[in-house]
Amino acid sequence: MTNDDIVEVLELSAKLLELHDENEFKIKNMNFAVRSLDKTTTDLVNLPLDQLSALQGVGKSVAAKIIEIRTTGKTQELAELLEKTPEGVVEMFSIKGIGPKKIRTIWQELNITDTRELLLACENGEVSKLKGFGDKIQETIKQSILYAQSNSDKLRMEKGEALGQILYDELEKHFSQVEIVGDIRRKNEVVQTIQLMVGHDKPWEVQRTINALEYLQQNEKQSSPFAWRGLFSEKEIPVEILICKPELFVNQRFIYSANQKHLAHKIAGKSIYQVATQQSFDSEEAIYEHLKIPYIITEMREGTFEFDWTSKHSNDELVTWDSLKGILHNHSTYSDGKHTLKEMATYCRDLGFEYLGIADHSKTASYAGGLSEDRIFEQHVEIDKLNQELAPFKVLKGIESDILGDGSLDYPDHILKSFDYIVASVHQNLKMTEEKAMSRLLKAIENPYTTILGHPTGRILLSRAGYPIDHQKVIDACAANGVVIEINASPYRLDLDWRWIQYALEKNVMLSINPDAHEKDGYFDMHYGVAVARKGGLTSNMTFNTLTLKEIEDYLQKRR
DNA sequence: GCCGTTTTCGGCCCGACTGTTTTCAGTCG
Repeated sequence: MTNDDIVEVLELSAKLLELHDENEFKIKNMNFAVRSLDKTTTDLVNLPLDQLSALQGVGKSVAAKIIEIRTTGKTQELAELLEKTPEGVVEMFSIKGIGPKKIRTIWQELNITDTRELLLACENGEVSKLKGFGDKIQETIKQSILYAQSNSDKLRMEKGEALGQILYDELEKHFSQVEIVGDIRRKNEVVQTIQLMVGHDKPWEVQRTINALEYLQQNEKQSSPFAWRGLFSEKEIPVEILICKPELFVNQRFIYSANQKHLAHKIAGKSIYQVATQQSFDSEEAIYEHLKIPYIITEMREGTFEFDWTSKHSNDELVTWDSLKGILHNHSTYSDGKHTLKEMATYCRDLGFEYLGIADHSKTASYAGGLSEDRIFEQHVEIDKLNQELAPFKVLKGIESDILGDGSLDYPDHILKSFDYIVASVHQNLKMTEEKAMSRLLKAIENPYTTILGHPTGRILLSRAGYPIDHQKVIDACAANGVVIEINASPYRLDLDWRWIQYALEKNVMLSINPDAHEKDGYFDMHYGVAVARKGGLTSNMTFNTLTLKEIEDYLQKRR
């Protein structure tokens, strides 16, 4: 049980209360409590009742609910709410563009209780006739359901890795040759199928072991003696466990780790696949040696730019966690972060980095506690003090400035001037045509105060496609204006997409692997950023935050 | 339901935008 688990229960309760038209101030307060608890660093799991009710927005009732959640995992109230709400209606909370009130209307007026029926009603035009609805909302609902349907059996990489690891740990107890392969091993930002490879002489023994796992559900039709296929029961995520003879393990692991296009690539008239199936190898290195081409790291085996890349670069040039010298784009309690500036800074220093770039939200992002001009001044005073205390470690003064509707940044020039660096990001009005999005981005990129373009498309993997942009033109503009592009390392974003890294490098645009950390542990998201950066062939020398403190200060000084 | 008093009740509340209305409710980040 964690704080997040507790907050999740309360959040769902608040939504359901609103769906059932309970007292609006009770709901508002629940939501206020949820926001406040979501941000707190106090350990809710062990706090006694009296201290719980002293927390912001928490009184007797919410405190009692927290205790209830700690002991039973839920609350009586939530159980009752769920009892009187069809499962499919609860699912509708994940549809973008409608909230509890509109869901209530759909449920009560049209008697619709799941997203499948809702999609049909959109197609029949029934939804647009409801009061408060119209053609546009109907279309938004339809698109959101279709988007969710097309992604319902996929996982973001961090979830995929976690599930893959569960299976790996289990299989490893019984068999000596086990490896995660497929999307997960190639560090794809989205995992379609969780794939593992087991080398063993008796495939039926492997199958028996797998079938004993209660959280897996076999699809017998799709399975064969050498391939167990099925689902992770609860999430309906496809799982494939391949079984081969021990002597073929290296070859098979290689084949199932690479994209088909990589295997289809021909060298001296023979495809890589042909070579990998014709003779047995004792290592993946040996396969590439046999092909007489440089070794290609697993992540890159997509069949796109990797053959070209290895002819020009060596794998040691690729960015690694250890080559990173600082962490840019981070939030503190000044805006919506969980930890104080000092906590963020000392933790960054303790991890061995030379600098921390703080970049709290700007004033337009009021929902996230965006900084007024006075608060900026206060923060700068604190940073100056910290920098005396923590030297030679340094906190860089930054801001994540909203790119406003017209493409301008969120403060007047004399304020923008007071920062060491500026991350410019779009946060509101994400529904735009490509034309509108481009004019906003290009204007922000041309702003002389912009140092880094933050999460260029605003996508949230598997949940929101992001506004449409012309990547080439954005990268060209960054090249022309000396703007660095962020690879937002949050596994929810991974934006800039790794597929555009090579084009950025071609144009001499540096990329920054930024965690967008809202708490100390958020720094570790840079592992995901490094993974996709390597996949895209990003070299250390083109990674902005591999610059030493001295180098980055010189760079920022020159740009002023 | 919580808070904070002008202390046991009355007022809570981010602000922009969108799509619906024809002045504003609902949603979002």
